[in-house]
Amino acid sequence: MTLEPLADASTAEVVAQRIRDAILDGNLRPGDRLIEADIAAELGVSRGPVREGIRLLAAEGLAILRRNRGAIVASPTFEDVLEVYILRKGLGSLALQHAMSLDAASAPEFDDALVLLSRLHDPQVQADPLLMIEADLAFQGSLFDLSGLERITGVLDQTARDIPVFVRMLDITYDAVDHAGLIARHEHLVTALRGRRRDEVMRAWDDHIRTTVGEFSRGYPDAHLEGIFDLPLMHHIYDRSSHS
Amino acid sequence: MTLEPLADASTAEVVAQRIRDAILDGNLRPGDRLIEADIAAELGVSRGPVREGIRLLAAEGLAILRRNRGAIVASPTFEDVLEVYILRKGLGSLALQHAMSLDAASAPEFDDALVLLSRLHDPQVQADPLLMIEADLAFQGSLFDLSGLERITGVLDQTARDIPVFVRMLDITYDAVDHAGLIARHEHLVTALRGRRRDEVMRAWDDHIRTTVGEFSRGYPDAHLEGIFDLPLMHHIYDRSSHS
DNA sequence: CGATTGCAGATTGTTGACAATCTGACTCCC
DNA sequence: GGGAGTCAGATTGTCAACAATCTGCAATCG
Repeated sequence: MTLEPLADASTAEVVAQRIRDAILDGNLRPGDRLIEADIAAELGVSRGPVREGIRLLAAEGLAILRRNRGAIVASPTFEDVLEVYILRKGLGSLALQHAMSLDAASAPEFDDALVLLSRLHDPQVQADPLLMIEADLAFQGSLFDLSGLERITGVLDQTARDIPVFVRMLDITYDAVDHAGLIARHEHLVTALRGRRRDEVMRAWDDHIRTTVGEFSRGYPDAHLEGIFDLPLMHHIYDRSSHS
Repeated sequence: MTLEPLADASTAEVVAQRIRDAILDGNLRPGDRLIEADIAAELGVSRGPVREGIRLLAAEGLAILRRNRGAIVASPTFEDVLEVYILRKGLGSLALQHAMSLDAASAPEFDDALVLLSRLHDPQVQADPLLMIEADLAFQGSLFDLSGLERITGVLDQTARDIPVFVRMLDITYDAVDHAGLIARHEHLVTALRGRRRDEVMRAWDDHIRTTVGEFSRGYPDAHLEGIFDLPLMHHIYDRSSHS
């Protein structure tokens, strides 16, 4: 018998999620003030947990905190999105490399990734661009988890929470996304991981980042993309299959 | 008349720093419980700010939080230190690359870095290994700041706060460190940055990480270092001197 | 009339009290 | 003797009231 732990989120986390949802629904816009007392009254809790929840959002970069002057919803720019993707490209390649050196495709957790990948086929998911993004990021996260590098996956998780919100705030058009292409790229990544073909994995990851950023950039024709993602991936070597 | 802003840290931040100091002084050891009420009484504040301070430490990985069961001081392993350095190697190379593409050595902030570098010559700093580490990390941080990539420098800052504490917790011997060599490496890095010689900067950064990890590893002869830091740096390209 | 000062309202920061939860020991029963 | 049930103590989670701080506007002064 194996049961999931209740894993009931703390009140502060629920508050944070509600605020995130409000942003996703468009009820909260960049620059809006987050007044503890008002939010507390609306959610039917006291200011303590609300305060804590706002701090969580601030740590993610979704809220801006100014001492004694309260919090406001962040106003991300498209450059912020680019920075997040620079981060994901760099840390993602590290995590995938490390995962391969552990022969991650043989780990039982690899199945979790496959399950999450299959979710991308669900027509209901494909119908909603935000659901699609979240499913996509969840799949990628499950691959990173195979590395066992908790600090690095922690940072990646944070960026994954940010992306849907940023997409919403910046009105990035993600509707015309090529679902079939996305799934094909990810299946390619999985195959390459299984075969521990490092260069192929790195190329697939690079390809995915470039394609995604490219799709996001359509509505931002003046974005300076040149060169930013042309950094070579962190590949090669890292072999010697050590690591107890 | 120019006055420094009071820049008085929030109570929660002061609490967090006091706890960090207590760890550095050896008064708090890995696994010790962080009981809100006790700490509040000792510092003469109420539980609210203490709670907030402990959350800050937990976000850094210095404290472990368990729902309804309080926080304990983290018990980092040498592998955690290695992961932090993997992170710093990867993100540091990104930040330095980006800084160079902005011609950072011409920025007025470059002088701040030089001032921080000069602190490493101070005999008083050199006398205390922990001061030396902190001065070293502060200098590196000032270089990263030149990139203007706030998310990435934020993560780097977090690792910089962790390192002195980890060094203390793991009883890493940092006494026999080669001060002259460290300064020489950093001056080399500065010169290469001035000349915007990308490959040389990347090599210098790589060299610094390897040397530091090598020095740390002396007390951990069975650490699996092979291959981990042999990832190529994120160099090449990233040119085209674009970026507004 | 422009700049400074003082003030009222709004909001955050802090506090101490209360409620909910967890831990560990003890008892009881089979 | 081992396991379930019970309970007290310790500790965290939550709350509402109070204190400190900030903002913007109006009054004041030169």
